[in-house]
Amino acid sequence: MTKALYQQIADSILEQIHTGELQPGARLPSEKSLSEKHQVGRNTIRHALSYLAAKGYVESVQGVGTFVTETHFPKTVEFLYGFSQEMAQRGKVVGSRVLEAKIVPADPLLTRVLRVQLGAEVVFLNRLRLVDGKPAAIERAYLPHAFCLGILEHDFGMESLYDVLASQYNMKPDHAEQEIGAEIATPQVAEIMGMDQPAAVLVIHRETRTADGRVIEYVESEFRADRFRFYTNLKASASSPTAVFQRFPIQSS
Amino acid sequence: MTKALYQQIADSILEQIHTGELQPGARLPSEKSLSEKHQVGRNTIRHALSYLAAKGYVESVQGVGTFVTETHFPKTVEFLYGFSQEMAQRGKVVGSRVLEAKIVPADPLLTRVLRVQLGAEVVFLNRLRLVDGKPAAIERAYLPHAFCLGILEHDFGMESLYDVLASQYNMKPDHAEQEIGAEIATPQVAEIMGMDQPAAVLVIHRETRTADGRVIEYVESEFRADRFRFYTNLKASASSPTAVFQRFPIQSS
DNA sequence: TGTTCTTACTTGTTCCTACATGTTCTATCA
DNA sequence: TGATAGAACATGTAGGAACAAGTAAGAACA
Repeated sequence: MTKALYQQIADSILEQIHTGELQPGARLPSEKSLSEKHQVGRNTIRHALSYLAAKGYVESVQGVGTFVTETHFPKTVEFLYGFSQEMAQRGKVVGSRVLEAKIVPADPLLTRVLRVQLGAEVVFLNRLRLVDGKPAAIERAYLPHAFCLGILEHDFGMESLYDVLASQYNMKPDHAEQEIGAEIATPQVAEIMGMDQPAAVLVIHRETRTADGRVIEYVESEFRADRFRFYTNLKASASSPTAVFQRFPIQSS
Repeated sequence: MTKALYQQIADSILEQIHTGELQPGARLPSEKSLSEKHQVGRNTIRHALSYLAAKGYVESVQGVGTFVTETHFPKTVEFLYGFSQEMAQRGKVVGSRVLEAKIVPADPLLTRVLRVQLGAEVVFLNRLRLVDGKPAAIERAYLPHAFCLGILEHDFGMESLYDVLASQYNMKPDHAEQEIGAEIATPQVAEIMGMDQPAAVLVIHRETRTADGRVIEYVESEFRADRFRFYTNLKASASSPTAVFQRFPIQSS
């Protein structure tokens, strides 16, 4: 089962972009010459280029040519597995180093978020996320222990938490609510991630749910803001007030 | 200058989705029957459907058909008018104070983003966004002057830029791409917003487009991170690699 | 009645053609 | 030498054809 031609061509162009053979801002050969080079129809080239354009790697200007984008403007809906997949797509190796893994009692915040009793056992998994071996984010995950007894016997430096939840505990993460903020990195965070202070971090809070709506995980994380951004598409408001992507003021701390 | 056929067909399908005539999960007519109905080639139908699929409104299953997405189950989509609407929904008064408004020549960044020539006239509108009279964000908007001659005669401390664009220039903002990052506030930003340093700000870059895809505005803004966060919903990845909400590394600055 | 096979239908891929629209370059003219 | 017009080139739109791959429904068989 061989890949479609347009996909093969898109992949090879993407390879050139990733190896630096095609620099940001560089102009790709014309559709006609790509068509001749690859011995395919112009349609197939256009299909490949449309694919790459949709992903934000290139953009075409009528009458001028097609160019590698200066900055990557990918499209936006985040997926729960998005971080690992995105990195893999870019040929980057994602890893984790477990900083701490233990059972802690639920404090009032965890009680509220995880819907457990005050003092109930909660799994605490503190990981440093690495991209190509370099610190990218710190992630602290809290899970109701009652749902996943024995989970800390797994090594989450080697295994994906979500994969284990799904395969060993029949708790497949389905959707989540996420909050994006920004903070000055604490000295501990700055040190772990090798950032000079003062440094800004993107702060993420996330409640992960199974398909039936049960909260199975609460996550707090800090991403290096000097290396990561979030991208999203916006649309003009329909009459529907069900905006799902919202901003609202929090209490000043 | 009339719209491309495929765009007209996409628009009419979108209209059906918005009016509820096509409900989430509903199956669209086959490509063949759409082709006959609209008296166009199948290619044109496919182009329209690809456009809608890329935007997430529909998805096609080979051999089965094309379906309206269970949309927006979570709409991880922000609305362009979201900030004002959200604040109003919470009974807060949103206002603007114009810090600066002038015509500037397009530099290489604006040239690229706004698709204008180097040195071309660009409207520069620098505003402080207020919530209940308190500074919330600083927003610098850039618009190709050729599209909106005379726009600076409006007082954007009193009027909405988007309303003016729509009503006076027939340029209705339709969708946008947005990037969310975090930075340490510059001394100027911190002072204007009354923040003690060092302070983190959420940094937004946005390209606003009309329905036909023309970029009409490029915006850079800083939001007080101590008062604002962004909320979004996430879902588990489908097999589709067209992830819409992605994070990726930028060059370290 | 349940299972399997066949057929009709549907989307996906690839190629070709023609024309439209936009940009850049070159030649000519003032 | 600078301005203008035309030619060449490049992407965008639209139509058509043929075949591949996948699904669902109906028919045939056990």
